[in-house]
Amino acid sequence: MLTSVIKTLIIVIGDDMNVKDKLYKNQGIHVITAIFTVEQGITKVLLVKRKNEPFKGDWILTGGALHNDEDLIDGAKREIYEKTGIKDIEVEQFGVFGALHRSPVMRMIAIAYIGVIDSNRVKILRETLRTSNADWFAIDKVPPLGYDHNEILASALMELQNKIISSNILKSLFPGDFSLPELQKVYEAILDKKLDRRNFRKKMLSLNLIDDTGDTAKFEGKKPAKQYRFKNEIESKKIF
Amino acid sequence: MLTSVIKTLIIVIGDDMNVKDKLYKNQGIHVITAIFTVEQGITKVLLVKRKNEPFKGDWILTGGALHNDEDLIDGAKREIYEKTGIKDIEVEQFGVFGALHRSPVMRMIAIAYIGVIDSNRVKILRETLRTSNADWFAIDKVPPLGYDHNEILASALMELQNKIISSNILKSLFPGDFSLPELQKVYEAILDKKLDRRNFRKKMLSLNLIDDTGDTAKFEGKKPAKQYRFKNEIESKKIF
DNA sequence: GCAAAAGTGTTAGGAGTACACCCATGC
DNA sequence: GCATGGGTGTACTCCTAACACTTTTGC
Repeated sequence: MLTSVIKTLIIVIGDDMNVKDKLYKNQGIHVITAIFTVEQGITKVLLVKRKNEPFKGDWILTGGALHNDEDLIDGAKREIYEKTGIKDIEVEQFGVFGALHRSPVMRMIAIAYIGVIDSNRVKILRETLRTSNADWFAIDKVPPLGYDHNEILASALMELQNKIISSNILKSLFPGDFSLPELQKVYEAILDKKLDRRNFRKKMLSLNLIDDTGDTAKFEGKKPAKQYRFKNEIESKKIF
Repeated sequence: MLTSVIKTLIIVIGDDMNVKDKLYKNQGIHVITAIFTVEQGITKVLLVKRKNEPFKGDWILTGGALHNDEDLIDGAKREIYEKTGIKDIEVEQFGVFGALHRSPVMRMIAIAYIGVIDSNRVKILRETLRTSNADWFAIDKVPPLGYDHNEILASALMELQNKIISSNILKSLFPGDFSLPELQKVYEAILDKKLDRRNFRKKMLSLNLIDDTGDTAKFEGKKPAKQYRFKNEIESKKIF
């Protein structure tokens, strides 16, 4: 133990920052991701139950400590994989949380990410998640979370609203074919307001982001709806 | 030295993050601020010359290592004060830089801030800054900087353009009275494009952010210009 | 045939943009 | 009196928001 500590000290000597100064000691970095989905018009977030102290038994967002050999975003993805088994998820950074005592143990700064998962993957993942103590919570039914994760989640939700009107995060929610009413339902769930069907269609079609597949399929209504899919390369455009 | 190290280890035992695991050791947090001003239509950034290794002799943005007893934003302000003598500056966080080897010595994550200073304070500060090895650089004449600060600065400039069209950062640039042509010049410098005089005036007046002082004063032209000032409480509004 | 959701066009108001002439002052 | 920048109004375009009826299907 002590030899590794001494090695540490040797590595650090020479930096402008003096490791002996306790002003700087024992800082760490959390990478935290709020993973959202929309099912049946309900916006949901993925939470994990903590198995260890601190906050043992509490629900928290997915995340953990950054490793020294990985970039931030890779750390966020690794934590998601380790805690929930989810792979191949795209995440976008949206904030930093560094309040003095956000971790009761040592000084931790949290770099916060947003991810989204389409509802088909939600169904497939449901069993996997159950065994790893993870579950989806409707965003208006989230319990008090460990650490400052309620604060991070509130901020993530605001940011999700911003991102969905100006980025390609949507494509992650609809990797396959979809109808415009379906897409509109997701917008309405996330933005928490009703939109006009005609104006929504007009705007989506005018943005040149989606292709008509020629197919139709039933969604909620009785009349089959035209199917669309996102173009392969979509630019990030402001929608509302 | 060793006793302090042992104390550290004891403090950390019990966290979910095991300090003995070198995956997590020796992480630190930089707080970096890009401080801008506009003088005579030129956007400038404040740089400081490093006195120590690494990057000794290189120019960098103001900043340094976060202390354990301060919030992020306070750390950013403290670093500004220590490195340049500037007090009473408002800063806004805009990004995170965490590439693996951005510091050659140990794993450092940088939390990046933007600040602005009005040109009157620039004049007052000029001597102070000189003695502390700090100077203003026109943004198109910035030398290669230490660390990843060129990257941070490029990102800060983009963010400055976003902020100036949607936030009250302007008030920091014009704490006192100003004329609309003066204000317009600053916009044009930061956004790097010409604006129409009539439309600019129309928009600024319609936003209800500024008051007519009733005074006039000369700026660049021969005809005295009406003076305005920002209202005490201004909301963050989108301008362009 | 009727309930339920999908599809479609038009119009009015607001915001943005483009543009030209007169005004006050210094020299 | 003329050069320099400051101040003002109008018209066109585009985007947004509001709004109602017809179509397809399941039952």
